Amino acid sequence: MSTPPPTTASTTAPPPAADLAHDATDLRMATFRLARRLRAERAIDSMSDGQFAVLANLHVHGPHTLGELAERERVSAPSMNRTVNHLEELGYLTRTPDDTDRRKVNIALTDEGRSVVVETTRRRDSWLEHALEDLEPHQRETLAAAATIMRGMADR
Amino acid sequence: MSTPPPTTASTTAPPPAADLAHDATDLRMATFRLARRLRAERAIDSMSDGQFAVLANLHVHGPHTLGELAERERVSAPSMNRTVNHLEELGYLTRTPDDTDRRKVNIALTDEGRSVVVETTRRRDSWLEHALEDLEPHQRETLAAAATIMRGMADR
DNA sequence: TATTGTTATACTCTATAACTATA
DNA sequence: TATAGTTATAGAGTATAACAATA
Repeated sequence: MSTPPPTTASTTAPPPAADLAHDATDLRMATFRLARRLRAERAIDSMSDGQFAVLANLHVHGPHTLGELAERERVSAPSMNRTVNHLEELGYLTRTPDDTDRRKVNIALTDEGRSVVVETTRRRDSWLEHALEDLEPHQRETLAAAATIMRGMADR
Repeated sequence: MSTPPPTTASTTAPPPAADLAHDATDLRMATFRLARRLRAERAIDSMSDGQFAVLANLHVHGPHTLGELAERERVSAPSMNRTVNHLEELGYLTRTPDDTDRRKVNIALTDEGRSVVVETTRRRDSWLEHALEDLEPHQRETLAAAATIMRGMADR
């Protein structure tokens, strides 16, 4: 079990034994920094993170109602409505009234919206791939394992 | 444009052997989700991420000029100026003209601003600590190692 | 009456362009 | 002339409150 620590540790390599607080701080900073760096990679500069998040949600999870989108992005319904309006004007998604419940609207990606998601995603993944290429195999394995754990944490 | 690989990440886990693309996608999603979850934890609900980022920068790296802050946060100088104005009105930082170059202003945290940083940071770390507690030791070790690698990637 | 979406209103954050003060 | 900061202006994203349409 006692695998030697990835000795690439540059400056600080304290015994990680029970130092939860240190680990938490370290992971927080690392997560924020990497997320920020990744976010800078985008297909359309004029598209905000919030806009892209909506398109990405529709891409991954299929059509949503307005309320579902708002809840998923944890913003208010009016705020989401505004964002959806904008994306609709840009031609990235469509609104169609729900057949069974006329109060609802089904929001779905257009082909153009889908291509924005695909292209932006590819840019970010491409940046990440290049970064991963520069790592040693055991570091990549560490990151792959970490990704699974992190997703589990975020969903808790 | 070459045809993109079928990035339709299917639900089942593929062999991670040399699948850089898959690892990249996975790490991207995990990083964004965890960052988003962490960002929701804050000491003052009315404080935006951008505002907090400025305070955090001053806390970690000491006083900055306006231009330095704008560059560090990758926003325009007028945008940073506005944010700094607001934070100054709230009493979280101070502006003082530079002695040697009167065009510059030195922006520094007040005690109150520092406490906002400390408290928000503590909330986020606390959330993370609880999440880490629910993991197995080897998972925590993986995350600790991953944090170091991720920071290195973000700084590349 | 409850739910879903939308509009009204207001505030923050963002940008570019133009301006002031200093080097 | 160049640089640092600020102001002017405009657009996008956020929220709460109020409203309309539908269930």
